[in-house]
Amino acid sequence: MAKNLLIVESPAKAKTIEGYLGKDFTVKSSYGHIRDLVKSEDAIDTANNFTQKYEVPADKKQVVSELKKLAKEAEMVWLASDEDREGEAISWHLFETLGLKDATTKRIVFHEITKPAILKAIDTPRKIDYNLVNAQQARRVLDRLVGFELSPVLWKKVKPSLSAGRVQSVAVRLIVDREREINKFKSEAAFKIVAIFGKGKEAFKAELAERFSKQEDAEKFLSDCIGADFDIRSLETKPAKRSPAAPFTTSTLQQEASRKLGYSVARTMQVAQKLYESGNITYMRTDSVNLSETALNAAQQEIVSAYGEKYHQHRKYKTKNASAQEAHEAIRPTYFNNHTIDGDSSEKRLYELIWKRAIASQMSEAQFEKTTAKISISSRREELTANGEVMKFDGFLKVYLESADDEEEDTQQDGENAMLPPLTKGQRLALQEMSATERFSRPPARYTEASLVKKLEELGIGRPSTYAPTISTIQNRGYVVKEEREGKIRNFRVLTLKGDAIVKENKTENTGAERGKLFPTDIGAVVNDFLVQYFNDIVDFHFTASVEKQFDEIAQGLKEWTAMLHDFYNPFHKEVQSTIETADKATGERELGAHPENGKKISVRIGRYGPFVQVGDSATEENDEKPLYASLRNGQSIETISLEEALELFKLPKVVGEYEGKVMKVAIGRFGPYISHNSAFVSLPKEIDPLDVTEEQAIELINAKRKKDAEKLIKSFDEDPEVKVLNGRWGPYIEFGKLNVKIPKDKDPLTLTYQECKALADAMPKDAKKGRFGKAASAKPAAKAPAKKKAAAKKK
DNA sequence: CAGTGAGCGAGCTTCCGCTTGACTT
Repeated sequence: MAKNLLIVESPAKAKTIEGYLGKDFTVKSSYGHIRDLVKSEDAIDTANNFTQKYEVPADKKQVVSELKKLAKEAEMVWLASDEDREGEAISWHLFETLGLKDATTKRIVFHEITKPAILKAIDTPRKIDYNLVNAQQARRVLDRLVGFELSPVLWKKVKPSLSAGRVQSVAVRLIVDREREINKFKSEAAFKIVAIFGKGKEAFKAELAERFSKQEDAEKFLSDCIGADFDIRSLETKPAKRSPAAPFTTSTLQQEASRKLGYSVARTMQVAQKLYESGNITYMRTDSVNLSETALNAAQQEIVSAYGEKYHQHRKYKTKNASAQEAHEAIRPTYFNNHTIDGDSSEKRLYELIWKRAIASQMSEAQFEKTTAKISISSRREELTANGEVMKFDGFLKVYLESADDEEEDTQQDGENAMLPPLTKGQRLALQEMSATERFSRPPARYTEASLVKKLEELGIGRPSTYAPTISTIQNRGYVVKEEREGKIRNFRVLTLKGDAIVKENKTENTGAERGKLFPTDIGAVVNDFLVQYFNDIVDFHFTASVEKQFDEIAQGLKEWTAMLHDFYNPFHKEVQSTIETADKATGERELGAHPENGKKISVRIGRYGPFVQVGDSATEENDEKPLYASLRNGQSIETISLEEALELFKLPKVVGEYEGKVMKVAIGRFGPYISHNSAFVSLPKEIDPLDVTEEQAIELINAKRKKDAEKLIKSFDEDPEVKVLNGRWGPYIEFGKLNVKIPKDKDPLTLTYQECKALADAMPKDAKKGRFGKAASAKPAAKAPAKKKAAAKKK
């Protein structure tokens, strides 16, 4: 029996540490927090100094009972959770829940998982820091109060099941605000002048700093340049250097993996978790850019042996982030001499990124020589500028170049870093070609998942462990969608001077196309506006920073945590109550104008089933004429839809003809345009406009769909036509009414009987919840089903 | 999933931060 029990948060960490400590120590993991506030309303007694009710959640019961048993047998228990607010609270919860004794409990901390760091920690134990614990309790209680008082206000005033919180509501606000900036943005056009001098390999580009907003000015400039002399007026060469970026934190890893590998933040974290569990990288949820001494030495050794002494440069990075808690190291390879690892291709690629970034962070800077040539024009006062760059020493660029968000692509294109041929002052240049191209100013960029994380981190909102889940939450609630949207064709003008002639051309480009960007939905915008109107303090971008400051004061023992909560809660709770009493229901209603034919009012708002258009006033006692309704399509929004677009929606659904004695209708559903016929549905291909579908086309599509379905069919049954055995993308499955049932490997789909199918369908768990963080025992499954049946019965 | 847009009104939903497995139409 080991004399010592040491408890850390992560099982992978426990395994490593056990190896360092030998037989006297058993090292176990708590798997994060082991207790949480109870789910019910009475979790916090606000009238009684915010007394909390905690419970061990079902999925933690086993961990807790095992730890309890081991703690009882051990002579000394070492609480080694992370050294930050949450970690201190975990230690305290362990102390309370496991029934530990002061005399036989020690609290230790370390920032890196290396043998010397652990041994040093064991030599310098301390007690649980209750100030830090109180700061965590204040954080936990505040988040619960905000979330569980604000969300019900939304259920009453907007729609059931919505949510609000200190972190998610600000994330949504950022996206809503950005979308409105983009909608408001007025693009300005101006002509940009680019000249090409010299021939072949000696050719280079020069630009005019000024731009012309009028075409005639640009044209005048070009015509002035006909036959003009171009001389190098000045030539300046300056050394320049570039330094490597710090090694990865969670947020920078998410950003680079998104830009360079195209991973979503959730994917990045899944892959990183695997790399961590296989022992290839250090912990992946961190806000620290710090590397341990051991790591610095290992990196040095690797750089020197692979690239030479010249490439190594010892560097210490400091976090710029005030909210960072730095309980861990930066994300780095565990062994720098492993340039690649075993694993699937996504693991290999992410590992390579991490390895390069960490290695580069300890390498010397890259050195350049930047040349700027100013070129005079004999017929004009302006001058052209040519920039060239020559790399003198590659330094860290040998392994890694950080990428940038593509916000200002206009300024960095056109050979900004190209090489210049050898030039001398006073040299006369031969103009090859000069062009004036119409360019447009660009609206601010929409957020990607990763750039939203970056922004949240800058604002100090959220933590490394919550960035990915927060992004999922705001999408799951329907506040935000990640989408691809088509751009618009835009015309632009190009004037080209070649020889003595100016050629004018009209060209087109596609602009505004987006891939994988975050768009607010109407419900997201309405919820946001409601919160901004009634709870501006909470969704203020600085709210978290201001409460964090107070948590810090609590942690330093300068402030009493319940006093802080009183100061926050009393006014907040009053706001909640008065909002419930006085606020109107929020629907985002907007009047678009009058119907051009009958003058009826046309308005848009969100309803139970999403955004829709209404023509005519709602029915009242005097007015019994019913209004007409139509749902908005994907990508349309009540904020931006025009009167014309709204009227278009009433052209569908439309009867396009008859087939086999039943009508065929074209309509638009959640997944796009479709034809319905005899309770069967066929999606319309993209290239067919739903308004122009002919009877013949519709019949053709229906028959094509039937043929395809027949090919998928393996067998059907006389007992019940609703039950079929089909061939799907992932192999054969049974379609049992609306339920899809996977066929076990030991059964042959060809010989399945109806009874076997029924048995398989019955064996499916009805309450199976999807999702990574789904809780199994969250609701009584029986409660939901009858409620839905009732609603359905109601309709008839 | 699929054209609706009232309301008899039960009982439900919801936060942020720590951690992993089991699961995938």
